[in-house]
Amino acid sequence: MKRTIIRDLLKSEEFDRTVVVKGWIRNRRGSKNVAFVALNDGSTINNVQIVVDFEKLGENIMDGVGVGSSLSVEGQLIESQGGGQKMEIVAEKFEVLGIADPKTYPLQPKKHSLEFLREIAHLRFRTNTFGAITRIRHAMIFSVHQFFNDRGFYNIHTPIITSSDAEGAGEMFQVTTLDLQNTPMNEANEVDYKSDFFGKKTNLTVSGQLEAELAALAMGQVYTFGPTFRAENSNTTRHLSEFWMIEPEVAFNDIVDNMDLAEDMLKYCVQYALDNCKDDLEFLSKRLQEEEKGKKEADRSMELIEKLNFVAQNDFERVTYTEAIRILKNSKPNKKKKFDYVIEDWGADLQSEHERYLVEKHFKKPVILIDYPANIKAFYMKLNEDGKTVRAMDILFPGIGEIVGGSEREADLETLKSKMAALDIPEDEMYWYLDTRRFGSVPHSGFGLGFERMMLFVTGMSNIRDVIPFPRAPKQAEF
RNA sequence: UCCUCUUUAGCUCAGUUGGUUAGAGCACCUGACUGUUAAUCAGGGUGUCCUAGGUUCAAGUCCUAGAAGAGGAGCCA
Repeated sequence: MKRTIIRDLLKSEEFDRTVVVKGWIRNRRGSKNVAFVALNDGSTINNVQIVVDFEKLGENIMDGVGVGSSLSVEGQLIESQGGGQKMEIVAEKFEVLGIADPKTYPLQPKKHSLEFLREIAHLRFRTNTFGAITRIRHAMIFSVHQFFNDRGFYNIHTPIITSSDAEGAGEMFQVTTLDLQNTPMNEANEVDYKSDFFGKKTNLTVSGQLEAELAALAMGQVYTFGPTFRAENSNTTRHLSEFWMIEPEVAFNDIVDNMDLAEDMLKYCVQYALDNCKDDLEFLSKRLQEEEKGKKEADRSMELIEKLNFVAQNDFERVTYTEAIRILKNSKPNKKKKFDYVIEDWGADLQSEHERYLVEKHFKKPVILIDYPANIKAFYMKLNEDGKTVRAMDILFPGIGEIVGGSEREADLETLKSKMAALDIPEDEMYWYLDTRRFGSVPHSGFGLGFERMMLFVTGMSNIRDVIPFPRAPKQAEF
């Protein structure tokens, strides 16, 4: 008989029929004659209760079969005789597929710390929390593709290995097949990359943007959704060395179109989670409230589902950098010098504390900041008519900070070339990028959205290492 | 990379001014119980007190160095 997925079974109203379920034991209770097993197969956060009658199946049938053991059970699906669940399966055939030795199996039916679970990331899928996160992560991936597909975007696979080191998005991981014990050197006593695999120095990508621009300037609307690698020594709750980034790039879009696209997309994905991940979100919401019980009421976060609804239904605040500086200069913490970095003049880079103030205290909603000073932003961003600001946009989310960074791109060849020259970016290595401005250049815009940062927001988790299955961070490449 | 904190049983944590045999809850083991809901009840402690030095009659506790983890900052998505 074919197994029924537990998610489908729990939706069923058809009782008094034989079913087969397979899964892992989450908990077991019972007495001398009967045991109750909570079985989970990953399809849903909910377990199905198996009733094991020892008289019928043999009194030793569950010896040593504890939490974590895997089962195949055939039996009658009936309305539950006890409270607490709608239905249960009275086991008729009970097969243990694999024992989990209770002496060494590290998971218990109780709360484990997230730090401990990070150390056993290979097993943490088996917890309610990580099961929920994993299902939501899938739904979010799916919603991203659906959003863009519905709007006629093409998904572009940009290269993971790149030779350009001009992207300026941080430290890179080098990719090489050279013998590090015996590195070949040239006459100038430099590493001889001519003998390396690609014949030149190569790295893992820090962004697919430049290549996405190439595609956008022919295909119109494109997006990438791939792994991204940054070799920064970042030890924070919102940085990973390996993360997934979504980078749409759209020909003919100006900065306002770009903001509209990013806001629509974030709202779409959040709404998708609300519509499709109800059970998991409810679990995570309860978990979060439980965790914050010890906090003062003022420090507690908004209830998760309420927070997601709020973001999905309300417009983001759109503010220029200049206006943000004005707000910050006049703010209480700035006047009372409560900020570590007091805002004095136009041109200052915004610190996390300033972004948090704007989002969490002043506007109390997601904020899109635009028109930053040119000198604190990347070379490819379009210069405004004022000659001193660029059409950059950062989207700041409560509790997370920057979730999106993007801009209208500089479409004018000469302006772009002079900015590259000022930053010592070699023109000849970037000829392919500049060619798009040489041949039929058009205004275009795009942004990068940190997928795991969106996951933090949607799940309400606070450490980015808990929303990716196998986190990569400095000194952390286990599993 | 910088600042702060933490590291004691499988897990979560307590351990007083340095003092004799290191504690609790859960898990686990043994037993009881005719249907449990984190089942309950009775009994059982399973330990490199992160590592290496040092101070002291005596160190889980104090000092130095290191490691790992957490939170914050920077870099950013």
